[in-house]
Amino acid sequence: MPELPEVETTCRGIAPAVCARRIKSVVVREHRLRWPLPKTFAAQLEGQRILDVGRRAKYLVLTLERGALIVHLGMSGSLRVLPAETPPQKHDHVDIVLNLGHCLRFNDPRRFGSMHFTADDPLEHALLRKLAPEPLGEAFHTEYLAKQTARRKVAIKLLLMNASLVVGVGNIYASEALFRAGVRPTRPARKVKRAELDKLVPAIKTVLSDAIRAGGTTLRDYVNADGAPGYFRQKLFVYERAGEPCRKCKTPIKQLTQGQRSTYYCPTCQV
DNA sequence: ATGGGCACCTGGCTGC
DNA sequence: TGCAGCCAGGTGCCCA
Repeated sequence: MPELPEVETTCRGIAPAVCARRIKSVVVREHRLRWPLPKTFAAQLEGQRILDVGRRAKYLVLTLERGALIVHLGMSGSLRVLPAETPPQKHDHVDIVLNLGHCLRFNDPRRFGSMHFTADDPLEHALLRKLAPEPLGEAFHTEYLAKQTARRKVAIKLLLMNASLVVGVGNIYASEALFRAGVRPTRPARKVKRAELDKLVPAIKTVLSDAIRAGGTTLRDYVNADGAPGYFRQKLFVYERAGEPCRKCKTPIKQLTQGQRSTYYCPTCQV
């Protein structure tokens, strides 16, 4: 999926077209998402005004007059703003039809994404309640990460991708942040020294911020609210660059598997 | 509590 | 041309 920068880009992209608009109707063409949409889904949204759009971790949260709509884009999902009469394409599973002729359309080939209506505070929803601090927030600092890594044997890359410790860092940006910090992804978390964590925390923050500025990373499916791809891919140092020369030292980038996911690193720059 | 592995899905690519 | 096998921005859940 979309990792944090792609979700943030989507959030900013849909906000102008969606905020203060009223939901005229909801069209569900495919209810079998990661969690099946209940029969009541459309009726719970219809007629409500959208007050605000925000992001928590990789979840988009649309605040409504009564309750909220929570959206996760999974691995291959996207949300686009389109003229309401645009004919649906393959995998266009849900339309949120708005007044003034716009439609917020959810497309997700792999259907790992999900949508949820909640009548209560969305941050208290079961999926959001236990999430760790935002990596771009003030609560994510060296002291915090040091506390989380202490006594943990898991590889540092897997720890960074654990949403109960820090949210929003997925497979691309975990590899990229570790490269920028000069830390091998396979190092047991507890062996990563304080001085290295001092580099890693800002590395995570800057790689995510830079990616947001570039509109995210498009590898395959991801498009923003206007249907355009993200341009951060050309700024990646290691991700999907196995065998290619390191952009700093020319050593061929290596690839390995951790937790059934591909990891990329430079064997010279990362110790 | 921690760690490891699987599951959910479709589509694109590779190699026989 | 066809088909099997493998891989892909995530993450909840089950088991040791």
